[in-house]
This record gives sequence, structure tokens and C-alpha cells, in this order.
Amino acid sequence: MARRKIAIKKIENVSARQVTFSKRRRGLFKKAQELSTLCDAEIALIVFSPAGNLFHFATTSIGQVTERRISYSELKLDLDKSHQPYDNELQVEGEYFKLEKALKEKTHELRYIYIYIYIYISWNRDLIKRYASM
Amino acid sequence: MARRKIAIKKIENVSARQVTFSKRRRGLFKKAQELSTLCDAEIALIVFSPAGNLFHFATTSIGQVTERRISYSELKLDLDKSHQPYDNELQVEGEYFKLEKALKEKTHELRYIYIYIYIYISWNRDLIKRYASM
DNA sequence: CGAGCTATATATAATAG
DNA sequence: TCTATTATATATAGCTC
Repeated sequence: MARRKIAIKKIENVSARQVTFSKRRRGLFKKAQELSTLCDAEIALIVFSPAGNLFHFATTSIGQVTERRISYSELKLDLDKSHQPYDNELQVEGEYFKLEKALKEKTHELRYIYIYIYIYISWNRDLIKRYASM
Repeated sequence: MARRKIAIKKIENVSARQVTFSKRRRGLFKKAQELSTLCDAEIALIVFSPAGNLFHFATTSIGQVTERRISYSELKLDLDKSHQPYDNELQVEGEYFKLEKALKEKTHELRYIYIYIYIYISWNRDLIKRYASM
């Protein structure tokens, strides 16, 4: 996109490749950020450089879910929390919207979790493969 | 990037947002593909549209690239089904119990998922550690 | 090297069909 | 709607320091 058109194939010159990687990685993350903001989309983006550096971008909610995965005690807290909306006193008609809201929140949480699971499983598979072939 | 400069904030008009989402999503995936090819980088990109569709792109360790829209069932989740109860015709008062049922199901699903994630992550951590120490 | 700097290539917002 | 077009805004390849 610049002084000259380039073919989309691996750049063989190592330093040129490094420069292009830095520039395009920044561009890609910016585009991801813009898309998520403009269109209210949930996005997770992970980039491994050939040098092995990891770059990661995820919309905030995904990141939060990621953080929460760590400890079992926190896990239990989450489970207890998720009981509340329907185990309590939601029987009056006006509570319909509270229930609807809870369902929407839960649906969103599921989305984040599945994105996280997907990425985690995919990358672990590769990581394990890589180690296994050493 | 076009006839007029736009501010990077949520597009409120729904159809305009949908159009922008489609265009920019395609652009983002293309950029991801180019970066991975040019710089030999491994990339995983997942996008959830506001409508709930999931789009995914990932390079694999053997250099193959897959880009496709994957269904929730492939992730062992049928979110489309879960959406219906509140996205559609649940506006009558009698539908309250349907909603409540959906919420209960989702809560249970979350519970299983949290447990699954916990086990899976622990297991992988050990597996990777084992390979890494070889 | 890394941090700018153009000249171009691309992406895309608005519009047309 | 949906696709195609087009005028601009952005991204970036090669260069400079």
C-alpha cells in the first residue's frame, strides 16, 4: 500500500519482515479496535510473531472472563452468583424484565467464555504439537 | 476512509452498522491473512457480530489457513436456539416461564462450562509443563 | 536499528443502480 | 434491501536520518 505494490507472500529478508510485521500488526489491532467500537462487536485477536512474541487484543468483557478463569474459589463465587437471578423472588409480573436482563447477561457471558475456550484450546493444541515435535 | 471521515464510536443506525460490520469484518480478516502470509505469523481472530454470528480465522502450525463462519454447535453451544426465547416473541405476559426456563438452562450450561474450563486449563498446563521439561 | 516521512496502494462511507 | 461504484480516508513500502 505504498511506494510499490507488493505480492502477498512471505518476506524473505528478515529485517524487512520484522519492520513489516510491526507496522501491519499495529494496523491490524487498530482495525480490530475500530470494528469493535463502531459495530459493538466482541473481538479476540492473538498474534504470534515468528520470533515467538505474543500480542493479544480482546474486547474488555472477554478479558474479564479470561481473568476470572484462574482460581477455583473465584469459580465457585461465580457459580453462586449465577444462582441468584432465578433462585430468589422473581415471581411478580414486573420482574419479567429483570429476568430478561439476567438472561441477556448470561448469554453474553457464554459468548465470551466460548471465545476464550476456543482460543485457549486452539493455541494449546498448537503449543503442545510444537513441544511434542521437539 | 471514504466519502467522509467518521468518528470511531458506536454506529447507532442499525442497518448502517450492519453494513459497516460486513465491510470492515472482511477487511480485518484480509489484513490478518496478509500479515500471517507476509510475516509468517500465527494468528487467531474471532469476531462476534452484535447479531450473534461468530466469525473466525486462524492459522495453524502447519501453515494452513481456515476462514469460515462457524456454527455454535461446532463449539458445542447452540446459542441461536438460546437466543429465540427473548429475541423473538416473548412479549406476552404468559411467556414469563419460558424465559425463566431459558435462564435456568443457561445458568446450568455456564456451570458445566466453568468446571470444564477449570479442568481443561489445569490439564493443559500440566501437559505443557511436562513437554517443556523434556 | 528505530522513528519519521512521502508516494501510492487499499479500505471503505456514501451513493447509485 | 443488496450489489457495484466512486470519492476520500487510511495504511503502509521504501526511504531518510
